[in-house]
Amino acid sequence: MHTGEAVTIVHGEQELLARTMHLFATATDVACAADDLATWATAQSTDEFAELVRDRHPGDVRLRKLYRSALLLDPVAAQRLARDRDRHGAHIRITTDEINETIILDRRLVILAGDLSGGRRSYSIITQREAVQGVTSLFDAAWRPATELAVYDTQIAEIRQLAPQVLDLLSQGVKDEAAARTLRLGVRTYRRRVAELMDALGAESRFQAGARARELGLV
Amino acid sequence: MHTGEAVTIVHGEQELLARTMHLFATATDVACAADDLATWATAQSTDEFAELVRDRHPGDVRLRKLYRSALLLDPVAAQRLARDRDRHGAHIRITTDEINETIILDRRLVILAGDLSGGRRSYSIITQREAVQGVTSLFDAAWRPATELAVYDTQIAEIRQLAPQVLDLLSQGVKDEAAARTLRLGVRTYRRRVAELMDALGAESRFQAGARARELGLV
DNA sequence: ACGGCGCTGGCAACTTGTTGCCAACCGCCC
DNA sequence: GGGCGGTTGGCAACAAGTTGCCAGCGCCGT
Repeated sequence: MHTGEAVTIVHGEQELLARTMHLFATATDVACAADDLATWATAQSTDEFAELVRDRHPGDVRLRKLYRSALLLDPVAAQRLARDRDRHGAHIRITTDEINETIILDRRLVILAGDLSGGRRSYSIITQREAVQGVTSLFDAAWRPATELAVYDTQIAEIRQLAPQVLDLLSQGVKDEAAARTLRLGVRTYRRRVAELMDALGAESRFQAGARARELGLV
Repeated sequence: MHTGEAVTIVHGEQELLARTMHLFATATDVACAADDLATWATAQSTDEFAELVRDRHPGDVRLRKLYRSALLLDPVAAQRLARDRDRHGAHIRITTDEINETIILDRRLVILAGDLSGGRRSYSIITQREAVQGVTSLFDAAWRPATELAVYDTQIAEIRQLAPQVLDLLSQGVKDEAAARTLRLGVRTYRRRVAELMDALGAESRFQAGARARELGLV
């Protein structure tokens, strides 16, 4: 057994960025997870940082970003992700679970977001090998079953506004007749909606549609 | 910014147990996650440990255990979980995702399983506040959407052996006619299976059944 | 106003799914 | 063998879902 100086705490994105920017500059394997774009990802657009990233060719670095599906409901955020993917060749996946903000560099260093204190979020920087491994394993477990952004995007964007309530009614097991009445639609039109929904989900039966919808976190 | 001696590594369950047993004895909030019962949970049945746990009254301690659904497919393991729940008043939930072996004590100390080296698994013990917080947040995120064992159990146990292939066929969007042929069943019988399945899932429509099945990780 | 375009919803024909009924069948125990 | 409980699967009646067709309506732009 041994003990090492392995965890460093920084407060606020500014400090985090200042301390780790040089690491991002050389890292060849970056993995990160977040519920939203509110924090370090925003700071990422700092001029210096942007410059730094711009200098790197896609292919130099393996970028994996894992976001929560709810994020996609915001068109601006969604566009931002797509841009990230196109400009930096980032692999972006979407999960339906909540996830703590996490960054892993080259499987050798972990940054975990802590809580807010005095308006600034604290971050733990971990370099201890076994701990990094543990966190990496947690990340991989979340990454593997997550859906590719491109897939998720095309499937969802249309659907969510196409059939917001239809999904609810279906998942409540309401019969078409009653569902149509609820939505003040003709049965024909309601069923048209269901058909469009199934089409968008690539489902051939309602059972399949249900499974897919749940899979995508729509219900 | 400050740096602390925050991570301790131990090798093998024996050492882990020796080092942390006293902590389990006094902890009032224990959270753990695992894919299987193969490791520390087995060691848990050590005589000393059993003795130690037996002395504590349920209610003294909040025990949360998160396991992977695949575990339930093994009847022995399933029974073990149920016993754990009944004897120690543990809250047990099931998730469909893989999850790294993790133990959190009183939200103040984290044990993360590392990899195997020389036949012994290594464990990182973390006490650093922010890091523990980060891991706790990850755990909570996994815990929240997970299903209560009791619920999961009654729903699943029967189903899995009731309708293993039926689920597959349904989720492939195969029509009853074809599905029945595939299983060399009469259409009537196949539909009987589907009905039983839906009943077990508490679903009133196939859409609902699909969503539930996906929710429970059955498809 | 007029025509085009898109969405709506009634109708109808058809498919698929849901259920009760019952005869046939199988394994088992007496 | 004969009775018994459980499963099977054909039949049928009915409910639910799927689709094409088409008339009606509102919203443009000309």
